[in-house]
Amino acid sequence: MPASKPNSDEPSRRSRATGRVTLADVAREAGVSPITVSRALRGERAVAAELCERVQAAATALGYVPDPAARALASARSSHVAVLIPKLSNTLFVELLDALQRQLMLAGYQTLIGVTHYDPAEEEAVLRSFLAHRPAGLIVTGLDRSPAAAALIHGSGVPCVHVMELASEPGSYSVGFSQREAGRAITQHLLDSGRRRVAYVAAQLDPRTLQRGEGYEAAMQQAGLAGSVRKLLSPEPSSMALGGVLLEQTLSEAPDTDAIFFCNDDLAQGALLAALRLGVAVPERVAVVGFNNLPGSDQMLPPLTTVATPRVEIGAQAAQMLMALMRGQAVEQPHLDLGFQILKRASS
Amino acid sequence: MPASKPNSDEPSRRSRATGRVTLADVAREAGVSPITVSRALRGERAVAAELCERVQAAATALGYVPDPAARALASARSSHVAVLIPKLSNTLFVELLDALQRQLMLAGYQTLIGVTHYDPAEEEAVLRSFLAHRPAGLIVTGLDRSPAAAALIHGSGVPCVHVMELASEPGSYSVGFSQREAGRAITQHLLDSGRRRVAYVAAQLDPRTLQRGEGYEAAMQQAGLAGSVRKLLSPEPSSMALGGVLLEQTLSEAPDTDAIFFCNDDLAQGALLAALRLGVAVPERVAVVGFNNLPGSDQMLPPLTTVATPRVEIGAQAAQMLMALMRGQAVEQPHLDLGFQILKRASS
DNA sequence: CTGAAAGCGCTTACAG
DNA sequence: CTGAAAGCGCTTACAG
Repeated sequence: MPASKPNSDEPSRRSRATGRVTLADVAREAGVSPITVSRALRGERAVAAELCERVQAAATALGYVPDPAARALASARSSHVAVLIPKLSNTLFVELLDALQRQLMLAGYQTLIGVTHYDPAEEEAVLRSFLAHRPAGLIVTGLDRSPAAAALIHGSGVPCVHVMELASEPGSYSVGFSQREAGRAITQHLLDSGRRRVAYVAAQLDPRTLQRGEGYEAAMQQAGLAGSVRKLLSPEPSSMALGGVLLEQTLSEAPDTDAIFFCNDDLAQGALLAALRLGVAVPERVAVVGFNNLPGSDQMLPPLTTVATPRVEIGAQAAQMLMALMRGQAVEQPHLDLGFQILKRASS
Repeated sequence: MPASKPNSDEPSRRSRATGRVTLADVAREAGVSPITVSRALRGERAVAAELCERVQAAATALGYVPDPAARALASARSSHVAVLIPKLSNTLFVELLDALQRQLMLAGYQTLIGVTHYDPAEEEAVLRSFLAHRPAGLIVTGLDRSPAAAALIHGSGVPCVHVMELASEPGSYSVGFSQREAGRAITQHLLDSGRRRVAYVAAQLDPRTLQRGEGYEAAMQQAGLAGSVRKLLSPEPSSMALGGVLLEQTLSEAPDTDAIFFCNDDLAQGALLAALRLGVAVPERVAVVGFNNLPGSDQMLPPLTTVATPRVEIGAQAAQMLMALMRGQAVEQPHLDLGFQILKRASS
């Protein structure tokens, strides 16, 4: 009985007690020191098995839930993982996010989502605000960003994994696939099926979209079709409606086009529907292929040939890699290529 | 000069300093006390204008960024707002989330996203984990939840706004529209255009989907068509592919069906594409309408008649309402009906 | 309008 | 393997 606490039922006048069950409460219940409780609950260092059990029992009995704020303040590291993606309107990123978040939440991390709208200044602002929360880890989309944003990341010392593209510098980490190679492969698929006047039609024009375009050009060049390279690049955001517009534009500017590679499935889906509306025969007059295998592509008329990209796997693996880094473990494969797959359907 | 700090350049051996610029640094720079800096920066209480400026200048000069963890620990309230949504695969919720997050971030709140997968147990678990973070506010989808989840929310004392549906109990807050009334209105639209054998086809079967079905039944009953009520309810998750399957099933079970009201646009889009594939004339043989006006519905063949739902406005208004509650302000309209709109297109 | 003191609930760094 | 002390960076509750 602590004699110094004459009446513990009566809160002191200056009390700011929150009514929470704290580590100290658990310690008292278990008859050990608070530090031991802290260690037992985190599984840190060796705590005698018997004590461990007593602590667990006490924590459960009291319904103890650790306070993340106190933990963050004391350890200078929060349980947050900040995730930066360009846009929520692209199903691709939503699926990536969903996979990331699922893994991270299981391991007790909270996901903080930052949407950059493909804007370097916005990315920088979001990054600055997130870093103030001292996240335990960081996931960012792609490799290209402003020098200031890159410096913020590097200077923070927060473990960071890049997704969707593959980096190569030592000391950096990435999980993705070669956008360029995927663009090359789907173009090659069109060439293999006899198409010659292949166009590349893209919107948004983010780095990955441009890399796919490079792959397209490489395939054309390798096939001796450098002269037939046709690119229609629109800076507007990608959408089904825009896909229809760009199909019409392509066919009016270059009526002999016999295949179109759209940089994203939403454009291709819109193009397929526009073709139906306009009476353009797909794939007879023009083959159409997309990228990403988004929901609905298999339902189109005809079903859309596309590149299946492993964003769910990317999310899961990136989460695993980041968790290893946050635990201070070494990552044997810092740049993880998860590949892609050509999904041949009836539109090509 | 504090004589008790003989050599402030040399960190003590027990130092845990993080290298951060702290309130105390700003206070020293501005020549005021830390409390004054705290108040000036938060705009709390009246701080002399001149001091305020000095503090601001010092903070800017030093690049001071408040530590959210310290703030949360001291004030027992974080800058997080937890948002609970059923699924990320429904574009509806992604758009809602985007709108919410945009507003909240502008006001300095961080959004914590919890996906419940329409599972009460999962909702409860997510809630429990989020509440440990002492969020400043809470946004939850719909009104139905387990008693335990409801008790968690209520017991936490955290301000909470319900979205997508309209509550009525005093002391609760909601922003949405009447799902039932919207279901009734779109059914009435079909009846008004001469359809009689109208079916309601739904998936997922969450509360809002069932409410739309009630509206459908009410309209049928009022038209004296209670005997013609046809409901096809699938517990599977909603998708375009399922929409095609359910269309076929409806037409094979009740070939004289002259209109179908799908509970969500993805189902209706899939049905429209299946109809095209099967040679079912829409709207001649069967009219098709959807719900939510999702991306792509205007691109269908024929374009899909649907109910436009104001999720972006709901997100924005819910954020505003929650921010008022978090500031302790009174909300004059605790249940905000944002309505809906019938979007008549060619599929009906 | 401003401040000195205490405290929020944890973990780190040392010591044994 | 365990613990007493200090401290993380703020804000609350008083007092003036």
